[in-house]
Amino acid sequence: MTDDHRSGCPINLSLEVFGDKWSLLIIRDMIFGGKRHFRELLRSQEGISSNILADRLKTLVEMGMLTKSDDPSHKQKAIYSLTEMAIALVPIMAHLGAWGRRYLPVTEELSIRAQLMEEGGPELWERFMDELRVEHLGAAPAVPDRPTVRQTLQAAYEQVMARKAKERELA
Amino acid sequence: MTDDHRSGCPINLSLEVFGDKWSLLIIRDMIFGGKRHFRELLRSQEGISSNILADRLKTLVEMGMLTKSDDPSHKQKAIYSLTEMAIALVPIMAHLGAWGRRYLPVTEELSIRAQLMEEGGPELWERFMDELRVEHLGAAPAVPDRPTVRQTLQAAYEQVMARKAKERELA
DNA sequence: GATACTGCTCTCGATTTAAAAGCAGTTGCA
DNA sequence: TGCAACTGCTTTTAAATCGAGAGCAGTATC
Repeated sequence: MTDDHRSGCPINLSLEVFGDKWSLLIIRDMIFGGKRHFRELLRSQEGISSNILADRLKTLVEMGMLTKSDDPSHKQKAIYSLTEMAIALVPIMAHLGAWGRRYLPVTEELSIRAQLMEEGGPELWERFMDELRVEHLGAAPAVPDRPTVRQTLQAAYEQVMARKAKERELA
Repeated sequence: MTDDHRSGCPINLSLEVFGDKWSLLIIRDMIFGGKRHFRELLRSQEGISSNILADRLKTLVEMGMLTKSDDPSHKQKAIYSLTEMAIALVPIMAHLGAWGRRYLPVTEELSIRAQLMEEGGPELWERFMDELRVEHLGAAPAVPDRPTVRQTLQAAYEQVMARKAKERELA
């Protein structure tokens, strides 16, 4: 853990934490994909390689973005959890997704989640963050009488995929 | 300009544009520091080296984040301008600053701007973006009867610096 | 006892980073 | 009319980092 930073500017320091091509994608997969294990994270859309994943997980733990613990069901399994610091990135993820959707060549199926996050606004983000606190920090669940935000996003994704498969079939 | 992306996910595509340690800092200096010229941008807090700056500027222009034009006052000067795509990052900058301020070892003088942006909220961000559109895109100025957002932020920064200098003097 | 799965680590070539010096002009001032 | 300072870079060289692929010791499953 080095303490020499390039500057004390908050944007610079943020970039020193996740200013690379992979760290935020790992966080993304944990938040939106519910992934907790090394082998799960290895199967990312973008094909991260194992040494890079191992290195980033180690760094993210050192930075306080993740914690690592043993899986009681399997002596060799490690479980990675988001800290509050990482959960607090949800609004930034939402903004980033909205920005990317507007200016970059996104695909429909991979941006439907971003669209729903954008439409849901800060209220939805807060609900999502609360669910993540339950899942990763052991917080007490609030009102469990409706599908979780992640389930809703995932269902929308699958719906787009199903529709696209059907369209391909008809063509 | 390559068209092969790792995936069509909006967050991934965003990272492909500014997922490195320097690009966002250049945008930051243009937005908050009002810098437009190569030599100005070279004098960043973090000490970017000239070859990296040249490379990033080139890439950012290719990506559509910046435009480059001649300075009529000096045949060798180039002026870099933000596009709407880059101006749209202002809310993300504000969130990033707020997040960094909360979780990372920022210095007071370099985070006062982030604090004011956070306190000002979306309304202030919009005003700032409008000012940037006037400055960089030649939009028509709106109501010019008060100091600009950048001036306000800069004044706050200088006030902190002055106070700190005085404290050092007394110590 | 065979098979698959666990979180990694190792090796090695390719790419990226960075500091420093240099460069062909342009401009302002004496 | 000279000269110093300034312009946006480029070049060079060494070091650090990245990344694909293979491999590994220890589970768990059947």
